[in-house]
Amino acid sequence: MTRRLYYDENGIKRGAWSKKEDERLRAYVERHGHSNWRQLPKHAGLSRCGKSCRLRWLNYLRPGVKRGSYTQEEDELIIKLHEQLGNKWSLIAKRFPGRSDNGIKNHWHSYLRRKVECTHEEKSEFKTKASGTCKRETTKSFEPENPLLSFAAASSSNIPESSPPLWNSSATFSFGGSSVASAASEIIEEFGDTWTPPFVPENIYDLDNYYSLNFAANEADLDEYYSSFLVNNAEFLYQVMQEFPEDPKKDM
DNA sequence: AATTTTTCCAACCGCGCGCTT
DNA sequence: CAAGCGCGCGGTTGGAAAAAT
Repeated sequence: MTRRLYYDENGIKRGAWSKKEDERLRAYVERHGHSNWRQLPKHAGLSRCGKSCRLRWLNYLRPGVKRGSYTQEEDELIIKLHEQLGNKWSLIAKRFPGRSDNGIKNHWHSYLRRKVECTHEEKSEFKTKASGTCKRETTKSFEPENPLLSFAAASSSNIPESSPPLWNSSATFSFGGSSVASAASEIIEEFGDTWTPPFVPENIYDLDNYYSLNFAANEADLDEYYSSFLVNNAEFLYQVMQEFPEDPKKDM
């Protein structure tokens, strides 16, 4: 699995590295270190650019570098760290001695990303939208027992166009100790106002329930999930909270 | 067995940051 | 302060190998 070898317009060698080049780079770095990547190829007698040498060293030649076959523990940790850090591959890689950021990034794009998407879909019994990436049943009937869910089912297809988006509304609701309107407007400002069909936890007043539905791994994840829930469901929440100003389970 | 499609990963590219001049 | 340089990072591509048809 290598790239075709060629020379660019400056006579710099591109493409797959030969064994001889590898040996030359390894010998030079082990002997002299790599304080200046730009000058290194010249001194090492390589027709490569510094960047290419650096990449080859970090991802392939560096002592102790691990490639291929990720364990399940590694997969799980990568997924968890990606949820917390996003695409900060260099930060994520720091938690895996021997793994390069490039390798982890590749593994994510080729395997883990889809795995995560499929897992979320499988576990979200309310999700009705089909995904092209998962070969599984994607449409499920949904018959809510909770009155809130009946409302959810009805309102998800019946939100009037004139209904003001929550983030434009002057109304505020206390929800989990914070103002939904202000939280939502902050979120919208950061992420945009893309409206997606409601994904409704069994009881919107019960964060623990929402938490478990979204498979948060630890307490630190809660805020992130809570925020994304608000983004995805802000308009729906606006209607629910008008209909049910108090938590219906409060006096139960 | 031949052909097509998918997977995987090495390598490239462009951008931004920090340091030096 | 601005310009230039070197490096690191994240996104993307190329193509061999493996799997599917």
